Amino acid sequence: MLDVEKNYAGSRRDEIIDVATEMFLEHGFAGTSMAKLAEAIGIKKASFYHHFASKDDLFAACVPHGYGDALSRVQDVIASKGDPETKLRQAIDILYDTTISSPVGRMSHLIAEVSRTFPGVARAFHEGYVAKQRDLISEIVREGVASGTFKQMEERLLMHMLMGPIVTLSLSREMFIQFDDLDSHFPIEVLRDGHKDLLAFILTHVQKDKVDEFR
Amino acid sequence: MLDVEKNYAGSRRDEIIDVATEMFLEHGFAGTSMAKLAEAIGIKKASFYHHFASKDDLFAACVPHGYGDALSRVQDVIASKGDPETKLRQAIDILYDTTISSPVGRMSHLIAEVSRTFPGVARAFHEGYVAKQRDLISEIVREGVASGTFKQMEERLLMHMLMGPIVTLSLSREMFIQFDDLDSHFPIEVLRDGHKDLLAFILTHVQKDKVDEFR
DNA sequence: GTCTATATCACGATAGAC
DNA sequence: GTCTATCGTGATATAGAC
Repeated sequence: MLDVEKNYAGSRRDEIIDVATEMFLEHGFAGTSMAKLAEAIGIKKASFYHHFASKDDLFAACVPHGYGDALSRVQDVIASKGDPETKLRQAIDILYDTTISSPVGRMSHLIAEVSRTFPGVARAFHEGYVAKQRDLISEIVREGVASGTFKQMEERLLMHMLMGPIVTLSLSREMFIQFDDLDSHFPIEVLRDGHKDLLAFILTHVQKDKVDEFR
Repeated sequence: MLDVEKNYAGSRRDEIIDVATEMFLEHGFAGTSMAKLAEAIGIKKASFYHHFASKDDLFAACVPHGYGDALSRVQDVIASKGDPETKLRQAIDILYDTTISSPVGRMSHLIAEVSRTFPGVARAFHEGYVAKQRDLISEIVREGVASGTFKQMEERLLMHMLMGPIVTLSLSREMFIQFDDLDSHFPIEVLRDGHKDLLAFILTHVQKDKVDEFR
């Protein structure tokens, strides 16, 4: 069962999306030419236009690639047994993994790159991924609030404190990928575990009006 | 003293940097052509090459544009009178402002865009801005630890929790700039103030070994 | 320092045979 | 579905007069 080459089962379209996603991440949208892309796949670039109408069209197809997996992994956590804090910690582990290591999370700066000339992609990304992931996290926290484990917290502030550090860590690692000491500047495990502990502490101990006391 | 047009005092180079920075932010690196840039400045594109050797060269000159101001504003806070928590809150206000509203903070996804083909820019950005801003924040927190106001906290985790939400907020606002309800999805003041309160709470109450209790 | 004019080239996309 | 061949465009950059 050791297939180094993926088996695309006759679906050249899927193969193109896989290869293109990698190349977009590696070289950016403008930096990925149809010629180099075709070469990487092993077809002539004219053949490509049989599968996609344009380069924009291809990019729009690459962005949702991986949504499903990233969302269903968090859904699995929700469906599992366990107390809310354990579920939240598991969800955060998944978010670190998908945001830093899988295409769907690493696409952020590409979407920002094309958002001005190609606004539909950003909207699709928000509706198809960002909003859904937010709803899943909120569900876990609501469960915790209902059971008395967590204090109430404004949804947008929760996402700000939860996704903020993760997305920035992913962006930083893309931006400074050339650093040979990248892992010592931006260590995934250390930051992830510290982040989890602090979030759990906040959610279990800080009440909205209690925070204001310390102003 | 009402000059709508800036006075560049004979320095066309500075004028080019100002206009180019705006255009890079608006249209991305690849999306900004020398022709359109020249047109916006009011010269022919050939004339541009008298001031910069290449487009890369120009971009490299645009990135540090604004470092000084963003850093010196935090330095002013450090030099001012006030308790560490007040200073930290003031510094965070400045970081929200500069990261979201000024070019130096909004450049992140552009630097990520060009980092593969143009690695020098990312390194310069890290040394010239990221590391220095980190040192300034650390100085404030160290002051607080010395005076007993703050608990000790690992520097990288501190920056993860402090800069992470801010940078992601800035990136999100760039990415979803087309949304007409952008401010209700990503409200600056609400998130900033909540973030400040939570960070202050963490720094004044959470001890490293105390966090571990809640695992 | 700015101009006109141009070199050179890579890009996205298309036409039409097989 | 893939190919060869090519179109048209717009890009960075240069040459050389003023």
